[in-house]
Amino acid sequence: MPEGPTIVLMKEDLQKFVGEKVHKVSGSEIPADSKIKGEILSEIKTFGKQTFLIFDTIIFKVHLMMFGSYSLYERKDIDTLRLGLTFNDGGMYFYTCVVKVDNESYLLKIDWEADIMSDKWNPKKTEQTLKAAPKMMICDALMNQDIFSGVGNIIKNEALFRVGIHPESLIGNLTQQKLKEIITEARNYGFDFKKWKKANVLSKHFQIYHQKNCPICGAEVIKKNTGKSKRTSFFCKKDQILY
DNA sequence: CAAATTGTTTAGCT
DNA sequence: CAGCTAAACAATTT
Repeated sequence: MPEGPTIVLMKEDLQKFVGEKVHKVSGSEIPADSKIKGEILSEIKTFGKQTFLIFDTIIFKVHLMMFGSYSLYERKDIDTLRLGLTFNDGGMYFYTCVVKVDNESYLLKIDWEADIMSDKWNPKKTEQTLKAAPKMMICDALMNQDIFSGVGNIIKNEALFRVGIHPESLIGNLTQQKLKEIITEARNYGFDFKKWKKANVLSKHFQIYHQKNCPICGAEVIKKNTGKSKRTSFFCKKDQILY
């Protein structure tokens, strides 16, 4: 059940199998003609909410969507195993997710600078991208995986609360300063999310997402479907300004 | 326990 | 063709 930071944590978990040889494959998404057995997992990459498991002859792209999960070492008792890779000392198992086979050229097309969790994250470029879409609502921009790859509904809501901006604000109405703040806070919150998720205290730190009252003024938090994607936004009418 | 949901793609309309 | 909406998928939590 992931946003970008959860995927980064998952990658850190899976990392211990990099360099190891696959002994057994299972799951519904293994191509019949795959020669993956005996190959070495050479690298794991993530982009936003996607994870790439890179082998010599095949690259798996895993997306957990809303309800996907994974386990290490042991196969869980879930009947929607999509991909299971067993190594010498345990394995990795992905359930209820979307698994696709991709080739190298797909990886080459990815704009890694759009990933909020990546070292390659490019805030300057993101600012330019936003400025080019003045009629877009900021809530839609944040949920756009080509612009803020890895941001999900929690990060969107919490980051907007931190900068005091109403989710339905139009990008064209925001000052450059405000745009910069949003871009900075999307990544900042991503790393806080990761830290809190790892410590299992994420929901304790929600300030606005699924909250009843605004932590600043105490007013009732508004819950509304916003933007083209109609995803739920939580916000305070008083402390988040509509630009 | 019904309802909501940390996500995305696609079919099908206007 | 552009742009939008509804549907589809699925599992766990509130």
